[in-house]
Amino acid sequence: MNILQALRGRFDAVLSTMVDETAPLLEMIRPASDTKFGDYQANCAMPLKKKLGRESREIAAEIVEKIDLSDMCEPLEIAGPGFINIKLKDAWIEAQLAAAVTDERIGVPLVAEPKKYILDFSSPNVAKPMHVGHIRSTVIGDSLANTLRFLGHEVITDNHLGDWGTQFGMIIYGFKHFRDNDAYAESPVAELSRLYREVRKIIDFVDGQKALPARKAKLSEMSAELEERKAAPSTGDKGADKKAAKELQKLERQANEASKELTKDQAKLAELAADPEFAKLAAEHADISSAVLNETAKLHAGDEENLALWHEFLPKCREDIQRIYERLNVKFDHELGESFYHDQLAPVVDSFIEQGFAKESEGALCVFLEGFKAPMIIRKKDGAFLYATTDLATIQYRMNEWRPDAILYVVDFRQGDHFEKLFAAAKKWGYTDVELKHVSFGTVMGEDGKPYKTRSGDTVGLEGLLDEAVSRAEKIVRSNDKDGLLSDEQYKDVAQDVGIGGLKYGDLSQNRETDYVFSYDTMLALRGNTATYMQYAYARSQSIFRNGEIDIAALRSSGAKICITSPAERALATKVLRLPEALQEMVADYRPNQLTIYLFEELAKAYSTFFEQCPVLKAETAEQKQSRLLLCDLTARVIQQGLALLGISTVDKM
RNA sequence: GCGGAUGUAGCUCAAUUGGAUAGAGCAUCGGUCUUCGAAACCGAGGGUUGGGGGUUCGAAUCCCUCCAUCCGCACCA
Repeated sequence: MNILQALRGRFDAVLSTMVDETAPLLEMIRPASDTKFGDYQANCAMPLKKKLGRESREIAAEIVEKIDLSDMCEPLEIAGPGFINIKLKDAWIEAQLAAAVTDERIGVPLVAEPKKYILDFSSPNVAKPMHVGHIRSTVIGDSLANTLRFLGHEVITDNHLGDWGTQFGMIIYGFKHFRDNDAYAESPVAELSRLYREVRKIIDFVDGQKALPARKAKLSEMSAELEERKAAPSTGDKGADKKAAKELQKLERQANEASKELTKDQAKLAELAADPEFAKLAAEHADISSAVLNETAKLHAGDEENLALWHEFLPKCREDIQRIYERLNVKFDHELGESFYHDQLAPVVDSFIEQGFAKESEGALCVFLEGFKAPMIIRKKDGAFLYATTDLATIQYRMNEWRPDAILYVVDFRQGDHFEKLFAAAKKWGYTDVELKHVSFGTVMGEDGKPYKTRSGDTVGLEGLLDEAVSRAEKIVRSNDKDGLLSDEQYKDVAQDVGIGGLKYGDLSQNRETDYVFSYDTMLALRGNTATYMQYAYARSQSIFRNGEIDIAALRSSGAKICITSPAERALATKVLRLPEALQEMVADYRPNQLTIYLFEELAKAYSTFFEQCPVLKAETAEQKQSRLLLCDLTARVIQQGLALLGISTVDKM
């Protein structure tokens, strides 16, 4: 049972006799901010003061007078300006616990009105190796899918793979010019990946060199302006002078930075140029950028050779990505990539033209949207389509095929503008009765506060990240096992769960909207809000059952009851029963960290206290022992279920 | 320049979306192992929630204004 929902229902019955709109007031019933106020609190009397023109304490008294909660709660108390404090009856809590013990869903009800969700997440480019930037989308999307499903919604997950873009033009170009046949036969994906990097390297070099003169000119322009400003006489106005000085400082900083960047890039280019082999290669492929675009265009136009290569490469690339998903234990219902929508793009554009939503501007076909300065371009002047076009086609397909109530896009916050336009365009196009939501997230930063990169400045590969997390986890697990609990092989398995779990939890416990600093040490820490800590709490419970030789499944069905005999037990019991609320909170704004907050801050903390204060196997009576065993079991099950929804496994020993 | 975000303890982050005394972890200091896993627990110090003004019973949260940082801004995704 969702206790908060139940309480709100009772309050609704009373409040609806006093005001018309009760929903916002019911929102103000929540878990108590401090246990000394009870278990829950209702803050709805204060805002009614103006509306009803009476003192808020008096209003609170009226609510308390009229409400019927005698079965669930102790008599309500009014505090301060009109807070209504709610304390559950121990007997009622015990009845809820008894129900949860024998319930597979540990008391989490299914939603009354299931909705159909499409979840669009992960969406890597299949032609390049997955990198650190894909963690968040993948992990957040997966946890939301799990949770929505568990609550009873219908969820369709769709990995919108980038399998049709310029990256394939690059691979095709590389394959045609630089391939090593033996290496390709040996390990095709590794060779394709090498080709991608090789082409990328040449493009960066060629483009970088081309851009140098302009950058130098810009820099000297900046220096000139700097000199000019420095020489500028005082205006006599103190405020204006101060402002000028500040602008000068800013300009100076910018110039310094630009100069530093330029020197750095120049050094890099010089280093490459110094390699005679590479220099020769670069000279031979001086027009590589346009050549790559040309290969891409040919692919899109149905060129036989390129299409054949694409068909050859694609399954191999997908297999490679699949390996990572297997390690992460993430599955998709569909993986309809960009290529899937290829032949739907022209009709989409035609539809926009026909309905008068799109018009040409500077050669490009644009959708002008109210409230946006720049239009959304759906066809380039060279006739090619863009990702905006694909995204529109995707919405159309999903609506026709699945008729969802909502489509969630778990994508980087930097694409916020794009999605706002996309959603506005979709609405204009007629898709008004679907919730389109950009579930955005911040950047993964390095310890230097800049986007996470390797020392040499490359993006960090996801696979290496997983390896590192697992190997560190193994070290930690080994060094902490003084009693030799585990065999060598078991260490390896546990390290997988702890390492991958730590990585996922580290991400999910962060508020998704802000950037966060990536640190192995923090996410694999034994203390604090980490997967390791939660997994440990679970393992500890299993250890008790082992030591006491308890058949916990039998005990669950034996009819034994949980009895509250101490404050620590009561505190833990009320937290255990809050799982449905925590899931509700998580899903309300698609924030997995709401669940981690509950698991750690509330449940695990209460469990620790209980563990310290209440002997289980050495309890005073047989009844108490059974009761506490069941409470441990219930807590462990909530932890296990909560972690499972986050995509994290538990282990019996660690 | 325009638009969007962010700014909370020394550090990394929370804060149930306007609620009671702003919380955790790390770090620092002090206490707890012959007793179910000390990988743990208990306690202490540490804050003008970037500055200033406003809205109200009540503000980290909403409004205004400065300051700082980050991101996006017409044919990449």
